Amino acid sequence: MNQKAYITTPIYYVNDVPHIGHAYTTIIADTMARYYRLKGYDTFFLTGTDEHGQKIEEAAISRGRTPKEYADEISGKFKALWDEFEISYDKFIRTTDQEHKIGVQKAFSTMFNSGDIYKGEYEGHYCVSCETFFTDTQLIDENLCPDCGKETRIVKEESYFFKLSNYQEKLLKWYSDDEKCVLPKGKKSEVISFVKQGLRDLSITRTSFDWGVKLPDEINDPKHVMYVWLDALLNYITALGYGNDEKNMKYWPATIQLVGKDILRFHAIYWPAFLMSLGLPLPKHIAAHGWWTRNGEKMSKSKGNVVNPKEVADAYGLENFRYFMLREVPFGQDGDFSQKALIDRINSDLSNELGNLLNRIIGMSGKYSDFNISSKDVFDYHKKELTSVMEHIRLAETNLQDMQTNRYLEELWKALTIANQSITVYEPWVKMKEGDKEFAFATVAMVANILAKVSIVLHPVMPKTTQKIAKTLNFEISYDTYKKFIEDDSLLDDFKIEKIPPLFPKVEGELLNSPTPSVKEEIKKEEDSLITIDQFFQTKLKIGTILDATEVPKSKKLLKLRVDLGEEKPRQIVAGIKEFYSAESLLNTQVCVVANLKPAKIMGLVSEGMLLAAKDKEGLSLLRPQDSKKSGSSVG
RNA sequence: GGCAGGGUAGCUCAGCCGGUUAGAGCGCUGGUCUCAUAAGCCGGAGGUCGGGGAUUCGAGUUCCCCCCCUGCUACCA
Repeated sequence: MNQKAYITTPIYYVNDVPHIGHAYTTIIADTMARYYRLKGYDTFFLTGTDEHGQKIEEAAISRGRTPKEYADEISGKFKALWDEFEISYDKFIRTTDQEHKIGVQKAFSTMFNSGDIYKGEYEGHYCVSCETFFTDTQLIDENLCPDCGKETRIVKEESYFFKLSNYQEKLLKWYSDDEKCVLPKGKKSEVISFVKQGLRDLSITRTSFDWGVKLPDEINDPKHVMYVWLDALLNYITALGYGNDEKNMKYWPATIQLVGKDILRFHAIYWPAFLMSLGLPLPKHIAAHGWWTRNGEKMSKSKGNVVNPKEVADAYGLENFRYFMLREVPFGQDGDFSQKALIDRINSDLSNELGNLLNRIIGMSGKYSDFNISSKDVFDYHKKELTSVMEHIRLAETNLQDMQTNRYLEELWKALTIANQSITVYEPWVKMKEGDKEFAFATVAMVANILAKVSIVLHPVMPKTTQKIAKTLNFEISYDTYKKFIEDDSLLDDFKIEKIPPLFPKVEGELLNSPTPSVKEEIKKEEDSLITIDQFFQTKLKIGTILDATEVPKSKKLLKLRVDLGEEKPRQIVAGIKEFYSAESLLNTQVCVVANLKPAKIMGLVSEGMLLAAKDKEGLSLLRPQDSKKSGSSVG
């Protein structure tokens, strides 16, 4: 087989443990990899972890660990989960791997030598005490630091730059020449419009921290480490041996590079630009998927509603969970996880329509023919049904190749519906009574053949379950049987069906404790986050009287307020409350203000404080004293 | 503010170049078979197709205006 496929997931940043989003990306990628293997492609499937950068360095230090120790731990968690999920990766790359670092340096040299990298100066407003650069628009009153309010100065820091600006036209050409280079379409348009606005050269090295890949020796500039994104993106080729033993570079260019929608820009703009600079071909598809919400709400650690993929898989079955994620959501869209939806899918799609179908033919063949099934008359009696089934299967495959996993599964289930319908329409039990055994046997055999074909094409999603179905039908799923039953559309050889217990037992009720699987952890965190009274009083709260309120032009949410806090002059506070309060209604009313907040610049206006307010689904309410208090009264 | 994509049955959505009674799945509901995991199958109810205007013999489908949602982007104070 000459055809090759290369599937990648992003390498996951080790600042967080695996959650459902990681699992989703990885499972889609795994499904695609398994699909290409099934079709006989020489397939390489890559995943791994991204371990460099300032954030990791800091996280490690705060835990009293070295960055490497810390990265080892989290990286290990990812790998362990994927192993437990039986993810069929061919390589698990870590950006701390020696080969990776060598490959990155090699790539840097190549880009440097081709003139795409130059040393320059990053010039900006620098706050010495915060050790941070700010852009013009972040600054307060022209030159004050938005974090600490101190004066900033203009400082130049050395940096190497990548001439991204040179690639603007080439990128646009790629987008327009290759229709499916970025999926889904909607996301592609966003990328194009971003590029059309103009690309700036990219600062690709840092001198402010250490935890990263050093520049190549010949450049001899040890202060610099590479910016994490350059380092990270190159993993897709260093994993194939780029810059080292390049025998696996035969897999390049990638067939599908899966990413979450948040990191699409890096993959659809920077990454192809780097590749062009390296003189390498561009990936066939960059595919961005959406997020998972939980019962309609965004998942977040603070809400404690993060779905732990392992707990779900343990409770409901790994392959059921895989089916659910791929079936429930159109690719690219956000999806909602709820136990109800998952249970519905399992009971309705899997138990009733798939599992039960197998049981139906086990039952009939047992009663009518001592479990013997023969395809010999199937074409004579049921050509029409089989033709229709094959149409659905072909469509299913097309959808899968376009990453439309939900439509792919929908089409397969249409084939199952044909099988279920046929049984009621042709009523084999009636045919048996009438003595038309041949017809009855043919109907049972047709259904067996439909099950065989569907289980093969479903195999990438549910590897083990479909293999069990295949076994009862006396074959094994492989490239050979894919070719025989799908490509060549042959029928099953005569066989004796093997009786097995139901594949998908019904789920009677929720198997995970509400409200969330990780609730215990959250409670612990809350305890950890208790503060002392002294800490509380670090926040100075005061009662203020609103002297003046005006709408901020061109802003949906902002009102500009002048608030008397009993100080020499009133404060200017910009608050996002326009949707809930009109400017007039606020005049001369009192509010509770955080008085010692660092000033911030919001839409070009300095805001010297924050109003306290409570917000829920109904809207937002300002916190106010019950009776009028003197401006500047303290709250506590 | 700019750009893009949306607003169609209770829910999730499909409806291509304008053309007979607007579709699917889920949910709800009535019926029915018995091979099967009380599964399957058949039928039914349910829609001012965001609002208004225009073009047309005819518009969910084209054009204009407005409202609302989502995403990207911006700060032009």
